Amino acid sequence: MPKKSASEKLKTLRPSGKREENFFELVFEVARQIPKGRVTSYGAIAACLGAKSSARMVGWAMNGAGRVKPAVPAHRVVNRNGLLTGKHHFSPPSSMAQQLKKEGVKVKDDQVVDFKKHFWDPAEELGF
DNA sequence: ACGCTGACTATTA
DNA sequence: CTAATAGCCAGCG
Repeated sequence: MPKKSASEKLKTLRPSGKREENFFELVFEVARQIPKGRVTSYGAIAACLGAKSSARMVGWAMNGAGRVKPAVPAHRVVNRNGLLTGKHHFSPPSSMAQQLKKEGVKVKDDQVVDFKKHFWDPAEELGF
């Protein structure tokens, strides 16, 4: 385990200091378009924004998902394997899988069942 | 100012 | 099949 969570606080993300807010906004916007019962990946969103190589930034943007309004359904965003890698950022972490299950997405062992089937492609839905 | 870490992904061995 | 490596960009010590 790392010595310490890099941005365990991350409370000072950018509440007032606007910077790459545009990128964040785009990520949030796309994430909000995810229909209930569907999931997508960081890379898919990143690719849709033209930053396919910056999937990490999408994940980082999700850090502000709970602080913006309307709230962003970050629980519908998982990694390329359908694994709930971000569940540790929820409170409680199990709430992520719980919410997904509640929406009709089967989750087993922190992994989305039939991920490919539930996959929601932003580029496709947005008209790309 | 420099270096490390991180909610990722794709490629190579 | 799994493991390791590189690329990516922003925030924090």
